[in-house]
Amino acid sequence: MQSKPTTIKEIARILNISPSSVSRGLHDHPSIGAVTREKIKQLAKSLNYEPNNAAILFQKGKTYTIGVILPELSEHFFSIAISAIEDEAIKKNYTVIFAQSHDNYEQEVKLVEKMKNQRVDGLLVSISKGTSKFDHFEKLNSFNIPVVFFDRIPPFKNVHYVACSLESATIKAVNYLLKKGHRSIGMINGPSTLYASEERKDGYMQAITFNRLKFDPSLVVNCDLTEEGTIDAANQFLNHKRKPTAIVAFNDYVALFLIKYFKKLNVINDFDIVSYANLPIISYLDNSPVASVEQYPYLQGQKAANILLDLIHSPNSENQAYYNTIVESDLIVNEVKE
Amino acid sequence: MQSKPTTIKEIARILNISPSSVSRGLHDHPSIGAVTREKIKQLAKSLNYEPNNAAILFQKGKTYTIGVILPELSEHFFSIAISAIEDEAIKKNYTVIFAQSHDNYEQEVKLVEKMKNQRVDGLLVSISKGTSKFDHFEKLNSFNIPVVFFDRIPPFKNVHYVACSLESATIKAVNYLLKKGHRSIGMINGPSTLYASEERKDGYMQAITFNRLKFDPSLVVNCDLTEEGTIDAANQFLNHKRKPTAIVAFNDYVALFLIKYFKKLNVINDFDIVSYANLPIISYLDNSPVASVEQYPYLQGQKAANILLDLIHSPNSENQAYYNTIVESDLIVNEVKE
DNA sequence: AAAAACAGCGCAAACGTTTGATTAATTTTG
DNA sequence: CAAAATTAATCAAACGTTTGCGCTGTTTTT
Repeated sequence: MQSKPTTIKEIARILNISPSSVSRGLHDHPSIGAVTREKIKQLAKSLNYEPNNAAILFQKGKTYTIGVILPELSEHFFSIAISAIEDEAIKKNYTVIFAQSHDNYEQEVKLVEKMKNQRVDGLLVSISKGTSKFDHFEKLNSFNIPVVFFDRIPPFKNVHYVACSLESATIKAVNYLLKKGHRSIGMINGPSTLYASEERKDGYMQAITFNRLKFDPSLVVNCDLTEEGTIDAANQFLNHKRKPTAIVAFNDYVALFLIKYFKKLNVINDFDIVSYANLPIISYLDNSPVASVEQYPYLQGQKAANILLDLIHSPNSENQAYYNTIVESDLIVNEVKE
Repeated sequence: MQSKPTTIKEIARILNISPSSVSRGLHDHPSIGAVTREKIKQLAKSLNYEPNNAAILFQKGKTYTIGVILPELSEHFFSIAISAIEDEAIKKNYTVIFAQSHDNYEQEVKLVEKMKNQRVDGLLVSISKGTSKFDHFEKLNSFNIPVVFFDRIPPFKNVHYVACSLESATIKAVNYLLKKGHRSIGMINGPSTLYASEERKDGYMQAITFNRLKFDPSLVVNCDLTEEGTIDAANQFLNHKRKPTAIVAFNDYVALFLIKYFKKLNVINDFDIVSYANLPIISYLDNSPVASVEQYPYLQGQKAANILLDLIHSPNSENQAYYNTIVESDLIVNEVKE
């Protein structure tokens, strides 16, 4: 049933003209007369001609495709971000291909390789937790494939990136708690290897010292972000000599474990919790965090995509400055608990 | 800085052999001698040769790419499903490109067209809410691009699909409630135009009649799935002459609205709620549904992807049977509420 | 010693499209 | 009316890779 798809060549053969004329006719090139042009278009339509993208891409050396590499698509943050990326890409007639590193460095390296072989026109990357070397991205330069990092970015400035300032967000969060009267504030931070942990800690310290309070390092505990780890951290706070009355949780998952544990111990009302937004419905919880740091995944994805498309379209000047875009994150205060 | 990428031709030129030999050498073709082969491979490595995928794809007429069209990537169900799809695809060395229809029929038509022009090797589709015509998929036949529908499938059998049996799931759900002693069970169903609504209703009716109870149509109300719609539906139940003691909610979002409303009215404890799983953390709610219909998005994605890859690899026999795969959904009973 | 087999490689076409250069025919210009 | 300009189309190369076939020279078989 399915015969070979119609090609330009075939149209040319039937019309007894050259393939180049057909191509030009279909593209409204001025050097093709109106009558021929119409004949071409009509026949193309009636033969159900569809341009062979593979051929065009090959010919042009452009794929009109951007690659996205991220850790886990099933994480809400990333699913929103990539949703935004696709929305932007399609506006400019680009296609999105993606792959998940599953927070595995080796996999990430492979995927970068694969994306390069696919000759994507550009790459968006949110790096995996395990990534501390970045030379796998350097090859892309020689292939002239621009890279924009988003959210999970490398710890240096000479790359393009879009990210949230977790530091300033954390300052806002801690300030909010201080303003509410809390004087001992705990923080459940992530693994110390994570840049995001550093930012949170820095923000915490800044807010504390700015308010002329003394920074107590024992109130910032690292955590592996599992439920057990969270419980460990919680216990440290419960047994702390200056038991905190508020806790900044690394993210909503941690907050969730924390709330669950505190409810079990029936001490949930002794704490105000602030978290970083990952889960859309956490505010529906009965004892939801009093405030949440919104990281605007859609906006981040959008900006990253647009920067990448810019880079793709701009003639690659070597002396190009790097886009270092910070999306201000906001502290969203939940309605007063009844 | 970035020179043109190395090509086979160049390697051939440098080594003073033909491009075909280089190609064969790189592919370990037996007709190339060991010494030449090694020379080729060494030079290729030292010149950082990377095969130009665009050229290969074009040459082979295969893209090793599968397309995914779905309504909303930001919906948890779909993000899990596509995550599974990517996991399966990459195992077989396929790449995934995707696009969102945003539940818009026209957009879906465009995307199918685009995917076809991209010459994807196969297509996975979860149709948009607004889709009632399906001829936009027929063109794909003539391009020999197999399609597998998943989750949101067309209402006929002569296509490949993977879906959950919402009907049997609903039977399980209602049976569970009946077993718990409920005798008046309400159902907040979706718009009557949705196939999914039909299935739920059918399941409801079957369970009721199988248990020799009388089916009361007024206990199944249609709803536009918004918060207002949910409240309207809830009110109908609250004012019902046989006020239900349990409610089957169309999905977790509806359940969420319902719980919120019932809590506000302080009648939450008068109801057992059962829902269909969309939101991963709904079980963390204080008054979470007593049970949830799990639709296994990962499994669905996985199966759909594998079927598609099968179809891609199988020589397309015209008389091929259609894959109509049903993923049994299970009723997940939450732990007893404290 | 002639015939057959084989190893190792090159030739050239092919995939479908685009595009700069060229040609031929027509029209405009001085 | 010859020269210049315009119009409409063609030619051919190019993009990078793969692959069937053919060629040469060596080795094995009869």
